[in-house]
Amino acid sequence: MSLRDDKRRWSMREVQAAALDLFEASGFDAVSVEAIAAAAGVSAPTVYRHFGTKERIIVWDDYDPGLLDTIARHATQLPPLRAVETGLIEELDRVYEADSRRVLRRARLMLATPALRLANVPVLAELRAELGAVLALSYADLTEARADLLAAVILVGLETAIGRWIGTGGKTSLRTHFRDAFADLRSVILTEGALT
Amino acid sequence: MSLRDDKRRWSMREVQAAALDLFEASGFDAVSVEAIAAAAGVSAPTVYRHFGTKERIIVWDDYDPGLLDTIARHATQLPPLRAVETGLIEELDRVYEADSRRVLRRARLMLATPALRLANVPVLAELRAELGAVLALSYADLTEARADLLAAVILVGLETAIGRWIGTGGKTSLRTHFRDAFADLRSVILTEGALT
DNA sequence: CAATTTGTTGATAGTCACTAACAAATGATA
DNA sequence: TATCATTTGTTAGTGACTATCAACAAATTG
Repeated sequence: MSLRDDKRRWSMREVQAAALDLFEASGFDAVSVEAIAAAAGVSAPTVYRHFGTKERIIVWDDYDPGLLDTIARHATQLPPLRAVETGLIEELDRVYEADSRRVLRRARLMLATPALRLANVPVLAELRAELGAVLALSYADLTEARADLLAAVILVGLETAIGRWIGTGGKTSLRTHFRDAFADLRSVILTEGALT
Repeated sequence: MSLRDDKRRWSMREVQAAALDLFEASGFDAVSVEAIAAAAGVSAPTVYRHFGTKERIIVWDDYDPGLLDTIARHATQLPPLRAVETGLIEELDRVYEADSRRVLRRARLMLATPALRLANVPVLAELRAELGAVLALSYADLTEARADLLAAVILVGLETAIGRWIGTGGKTSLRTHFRDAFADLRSVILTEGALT
């Protein structure tokens, strides 16, 4: 990793930290990018070069994404829902342990701010596509179309779990909410299977 | 319905029609709201008073929303997935018959334009919430949390069907794509049920 | 059918997210 | 060290969106 990349990442963290402070204090709409840039000691165009949009200052993160590998590993031994549930718990617990304060602050702000939730949609869409690909590779009896659909269903569980987690203020462990949300998903699926 | 509301709806249709023409000709980003307003014979602030944002000029529609009632009616006799599938086919076919040209143009443009797809997310989120409420009322064994989850899963089917429909240029009937997407969804669910 | 009240419109001016262009500075490279 | 490639800040711009207010149209009332 070059010095340039280091500086870039360091600067992005600074900007995100400044933005987090300002947004929490005054709300997303009341803070201008100009103000964030000034607080972080850079110019506004630099912020845009790094993040693209005001929303992505918060949505961005640089936790290394071992998630899909972890899921793929579990997928050799477990059925899809279990593999993803286990992988998610493992990987997100790791991220949370590593930087719990920032994770919580970002999640809270995102849940509370419609514009940020919306800006997160493309991120989830990409995760869905990647997860679909992993599932299609891991389970021979899944066509690509069905694997993508299954990935979408699983993401519903993910979003639900995180929503509930933040809903409780992050007090109960993320792990618990994943287990609950996936249990609900499983129950819905089984009931539906019986009925349909 | 008062004269004022009539004028408002008529004006909104004019604006949407003008926007559709311009967007199709030059692309969403290349057309300013000013230009749309001029083409529709109103002022820009009026466009904003009517639609709120540039995106919602296209996302907006005024087809009367009998969808949930229709689904609720079917829900007394069919299991959830079937009830929603049947209701959707019935109702969306009706809308499509009534104004097929505009429906297709709007759908195509929305699928092709990221900003419009994003602006449609809150609309789908509201539909999900309403559908969840209907399901919770219609099926006694569903808790509210699970009904909401089921609604989210069903919306995955909806989005998939519409995506595939537009993907084929709208040649194959919407009906067919709904049947296929819901069949895939059912298959995923049943496989998953067996595996989990 | 006036007279009054209420809601809607266009004109104007402003804020702010975001981009293009260029010159100065700084990290990579030979 | 000398050259090359990137990154930065400055400046100036576009366009989405909002607030204000005066002119106007429509609902309401006597």
